[in-house]
Amino acid sequence: MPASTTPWRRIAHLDMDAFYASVELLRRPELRGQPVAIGGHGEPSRRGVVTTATYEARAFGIRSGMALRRAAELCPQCVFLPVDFDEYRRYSRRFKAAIATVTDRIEDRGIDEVYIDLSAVPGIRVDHGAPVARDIQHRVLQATGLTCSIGLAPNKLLAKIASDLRKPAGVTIVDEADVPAVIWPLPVRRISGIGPKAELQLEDLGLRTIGELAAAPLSMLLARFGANYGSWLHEAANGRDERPVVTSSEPVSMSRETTFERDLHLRRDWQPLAACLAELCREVASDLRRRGYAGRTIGVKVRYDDFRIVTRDQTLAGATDEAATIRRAAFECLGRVPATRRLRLLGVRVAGLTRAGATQARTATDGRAPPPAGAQQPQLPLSGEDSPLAL
DNA sequence: TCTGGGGTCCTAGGACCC
DNA sequence: TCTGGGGTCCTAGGACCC
Repeated sequence: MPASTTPWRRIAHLDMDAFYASVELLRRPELRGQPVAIGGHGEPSRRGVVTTATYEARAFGIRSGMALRRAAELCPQCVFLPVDFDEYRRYSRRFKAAIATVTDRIEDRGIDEVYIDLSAVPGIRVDHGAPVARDIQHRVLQATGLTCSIGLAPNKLLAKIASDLRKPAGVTIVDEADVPAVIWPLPVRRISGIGPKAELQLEDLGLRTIGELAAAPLSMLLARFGANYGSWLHEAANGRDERPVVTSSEPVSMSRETTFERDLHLRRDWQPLAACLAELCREVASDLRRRGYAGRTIGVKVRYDDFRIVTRDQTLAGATDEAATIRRAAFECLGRVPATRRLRLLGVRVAGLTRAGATQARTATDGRAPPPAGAQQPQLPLSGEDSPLAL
């Protein structure tokens, strides 16, 4: 084990400002200045949640994750628009390409944010990176017409918190020395990795701010959260994080799911349910083929009307990207789901992905056939050089 | 008629192997 | 015969993120 003294680093976290809403405003400039919320089908009478709201809409209390109906109650004059992922992906590619003109040390963190490792940029140690950040903001604006906020720090954890401190269009530097004054007063929820459940448990321990968490005895955190999460909480609260910027990764799973307009009964509404499952299987198969993957583990997910989630899955002898094979396995899984309540959501997932290369067997069976050698180690896409144990 | 869709990672128990 | 350990795979659930 090498000692974990990492060299000096300068990490940026770049976050696009109100991304979906800002993209929509490029197409609908007449809506600028008005409260606008993006989500679902763009009709508050139908099921769906707000994904992004303009700053004008946020002033009415509208937040992402809020039911569209509730948002319409808070702000009757709000303009609702449906999500258009294809368009957002186009802009996502554009802003990431603009960043790539500065460095290729970019970690993709979804459609509207990235980490950037600026450690090797000339002069970065002298000026701490603010000029580079302003340059990146300018390039993103030129390429897309959109603004972004950037946090600069010695690691990803602090950079992420920093990017949120001055929005929109801000640049914020947070160094180790700034942690007590700038980070510790913030609520624990600002740490990426502390969600609603952990927040509740911490509150239960009397810990509301990151500073209180940093001062908490490690033994208390270990007892409450276990060795892994407990020690991570302690490190995070003290601003320590050695995770590298990861510039490439392989997908682990692909899935499709849908929420019904009205809840369906597993037996009484079997026809529409079966049709839906078959369609989801076709969509996942088509996603797999388009991106060049096949998977061995097929699963279904249902959400009951009380919001409980149940999953069932099945691992095949070989990887597949065929709709018919996925469908057979998915129906078997659905058959094992208890028909206790109505369903509001149905989903299909394929995991255990391998690149669907030329040698990949297309003849996945659900029988007892030994798995093809190539399908033995789906978890290790980068392990081309290590030979599997002799069969 | 509150509460989307697409992901990742972790945990934990049982099966099975050495 | 009994005890015990490590390691991997499979399955199910859950927290969290964008």
